[in-house]
Amino acid sequence: MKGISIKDIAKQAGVSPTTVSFVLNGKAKEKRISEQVSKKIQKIATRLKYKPNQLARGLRTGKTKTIGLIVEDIANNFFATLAKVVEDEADKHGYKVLYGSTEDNTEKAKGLLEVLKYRQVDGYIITPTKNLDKEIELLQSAAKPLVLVDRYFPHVSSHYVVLNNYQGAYEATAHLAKQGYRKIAIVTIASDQTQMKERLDGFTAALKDHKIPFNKSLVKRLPFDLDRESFNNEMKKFLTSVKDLDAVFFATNYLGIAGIEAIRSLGWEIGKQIGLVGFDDHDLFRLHSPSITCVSQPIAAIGKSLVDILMKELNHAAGSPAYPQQQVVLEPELIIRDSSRR
Amino acid sequence: MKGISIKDIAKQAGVSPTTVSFVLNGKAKEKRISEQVSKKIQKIATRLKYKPNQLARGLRTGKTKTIGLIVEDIANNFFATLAKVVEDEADKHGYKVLYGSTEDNTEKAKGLLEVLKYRQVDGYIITPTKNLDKEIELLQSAAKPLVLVDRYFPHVSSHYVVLNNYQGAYEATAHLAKQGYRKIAIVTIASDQTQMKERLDGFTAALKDHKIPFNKSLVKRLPFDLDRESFNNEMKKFLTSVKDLDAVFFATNYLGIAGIEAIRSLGWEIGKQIGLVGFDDHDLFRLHSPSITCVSQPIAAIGKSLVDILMKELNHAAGSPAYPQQQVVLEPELIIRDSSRR
DNA sequence: TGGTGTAGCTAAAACGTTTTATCACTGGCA
DNA sequence: TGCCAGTGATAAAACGTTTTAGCTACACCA
Repeated sequence: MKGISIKDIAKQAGVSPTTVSFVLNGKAKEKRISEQVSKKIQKIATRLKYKPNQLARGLRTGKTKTIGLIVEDIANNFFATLAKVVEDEADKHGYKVLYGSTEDNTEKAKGLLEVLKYRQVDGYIITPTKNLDKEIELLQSAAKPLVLVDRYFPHVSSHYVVLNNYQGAYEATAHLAKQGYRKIAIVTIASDQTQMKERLDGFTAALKDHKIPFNKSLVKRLPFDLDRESFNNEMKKFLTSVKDLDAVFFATNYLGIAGIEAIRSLGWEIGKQIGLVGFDDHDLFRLHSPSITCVSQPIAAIGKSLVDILMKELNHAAGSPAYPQQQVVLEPELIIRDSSRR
Repeated sequence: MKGISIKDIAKQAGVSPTTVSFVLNGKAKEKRISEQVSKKIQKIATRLKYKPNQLARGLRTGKTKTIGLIVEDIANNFFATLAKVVEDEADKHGYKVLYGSTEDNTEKAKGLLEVLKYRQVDGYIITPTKNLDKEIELLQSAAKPLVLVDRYFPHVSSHYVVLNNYQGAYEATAHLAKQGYRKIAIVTIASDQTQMKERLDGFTAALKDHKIPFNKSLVKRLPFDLDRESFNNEMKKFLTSVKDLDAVFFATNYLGIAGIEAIRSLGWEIGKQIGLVGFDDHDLFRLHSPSITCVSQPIAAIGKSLVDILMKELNHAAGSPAYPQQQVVLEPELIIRDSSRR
C-alpha cells in the first residue's frame, strides 16, 4: 500500500528521477528538459495521481508547508472561529495547520512550541502566554517566521495582529457613561498582558473623560483558571461588595458569560438594575434576554491578516532586505443592545 | 540554526550514529550496548536537548505521530469542544493533531483526506460527509487506522463512536409529549446520514408511543448550508405553516439557535405558547430566558473513546489478530429546562 | 592450532525527495 | 582534425533517521 513515488514515474517514462523532479517542480524550461519528455512525465504523473511525499520533501528542503497555531483555548468561541479562518486562509496557500491550546499556561505553551519545532513547522501563529517572550525571541533569532495574535510583548519587536483593545474598552465604558450609569465596575483577568492592560486602561480613561471617579474597588481581577462555580462565587462576592454599583464591563467573553450567570443568580435585572457590556460577540449575547451589548472583534479580518503576514514572511527570500515587522491593530465594533440601554 | 542531530551526539560521544540511535530508542540492552556507553550517550543527549527530527523519523519508519481530525465545522461549539478533548488525549500518547473542517461538503472532505494522506498521518478521526463511504473503505483497505465520529455508514464495518441519537430524540420528544404537548414538529437537516436519520426515527417512535398522530407536515428538513437569514426565513415559514403547532424539537445545535431567533421574531413565547427542545448543550441554552431544554452529548467521553480506539489500532502489531471493530454508542442526557415545562 | 561463541559496536542501505555537478552528444567553426 | 558551445539528460549527494547485516576482538574449548 505504498504511495506512488517519483521513481515509479521515472521508470514508466524511462527517464531518471531527477528529470521527473525537475518537470514536476516546473523547472523543465530552466533545466532544459524537452517538451516531449516533459509532457510525457506530466501525463504519467496525473494518471498515477502522484502526490509528493511531504515528509521526504520536508526533510530535503526544510519546508513542511505546515504552520503551527497556538491559541489560548480552542474550545472558546473566539479562538475556534479564528482557527476556522486561519485554516481556510492557510489552505489557500497550500498550508496545513497544527494547533494546540495553552490554557494560558506558560509551561504548556513552551511544550507546544517545542513539539511544533521538532515537527518542523514552517511558521507560527501564537497567542502568547505571560512569560513567553524569551521563547519568542529565541524563535526570532532562529529566523522562524511568526506572528503574535490577540496580545504582544511591547519590548519585543515582532509581527502581531491585535484588536485596539483600548478603544474597545473605552467605547464600551463611554457608552455606559453616556447612558447615565455612574458607578461602573470592570471584571477582568488577573493578567498583565497587553490585551488586558489596554482594556483596563481604556476603561479608566473613559471614566476619567466622563468625570466619573475611579477607585480600585471598581476593578475585579480574577485568575484565569477558575472553574465555573468559582467564577460565579467570586463574581457575586465582588458585585455585592460595590456600593451602588449600576453597571459592569466584562473584559472577556467567558467572564461575560459567567457574569450574566452571577448577576442572574443574585436576582438583579440586567439592563434595569444593572447595565452590562461584554467582550467578543457570541450567540448568547445576541439572544439573551435582554440582549447583551458587547465589543465585537473582526475575527475574519484578524485571521486573514495573520496568514497574510505569515505568508509574506515565509515567501520572503533569505537574502532580500528584511520584511518590516507588521503591527496590525484592528478596530472593534461596539454592538449596542439592551443590556446597556437605559 | 540547524537542530541537534544524532550525528552531533555520536561525534561528541565518539561512537557511531547507529549506537546513539539504539540507545535513544531504548534498545541498548537488546542491542548489547554497554552500560557505560549508554549512560554517556544519554547524558550528552539531554545536555544538548536532543529532539529527533520527526520528518526524518517519519520518512524512515512511516510513522509521523500525527493524527488527522476531520470535523464538520471547527467553529461549531460541539466540534470545537471535541477537538479540545481529542487534542488533550492525543497529547497523552505523544500525538499531534492536524485538523480540517468539511462544511459537510464531500468534495472538501475528499480534499482533506487527500492532503492528510500525503502528509502521512498515522490515523484518522473522521466526521464523514454524505458520500464518503467509498473513501473510508479505501482507507480501510489500505489498512489505515480510522475511527468515525458523530455518524457512520451502516454498510461499512468500521470503528465508530456516536451518540445514541435515537434515544436522545426519543427522550426529547417523549418528554414533550408527557408535558402535554400534542402537536410536536421536528426541524432537522436534509441529510440521510445516520445521526439525522436516527434523530428523526426517535422522534417518530416517541410520537407513536404516545399516541400522537404523525404526518409529514410535522417534519422540516433544511439544507445544511444556509446562512443565518435564510435559516430564519425558512424556519418562520415552516413554523407558521403548521396548524396548532405547540412544540418543536430542533435536531442540531445551530438549528436550535436559529429556531430560537425565528420563534422570537415571530413574537411567540417560548415555553408558554410553544415548547422547545434543542440538541447539544450550549451556553445559550443554559442562559436563555426561558432556559432551553436540550439533549446533551457526553463530549469528553466521546473524545476519549475516539483516541482510545485509535491508539489501540495504532499500537496493534501488524501480524497479530485483527482488533475487532469498535462500535461505541454513548448515551445522551436530557437536560430539562424551562422551554419545555408546562 | 583452529574453531566457535558472544559481547560490543558500526557500515551502509533505505525512506522519497531536491539539487549540484557532470556527462554524452551534436553541430559549428577554425 | 580538434575545439567549443549548447542541448538534454542523469548520477550522486544530501536531508536525519532506523535497521539489517556484519565486523572485530576476545574468551573459551578441544
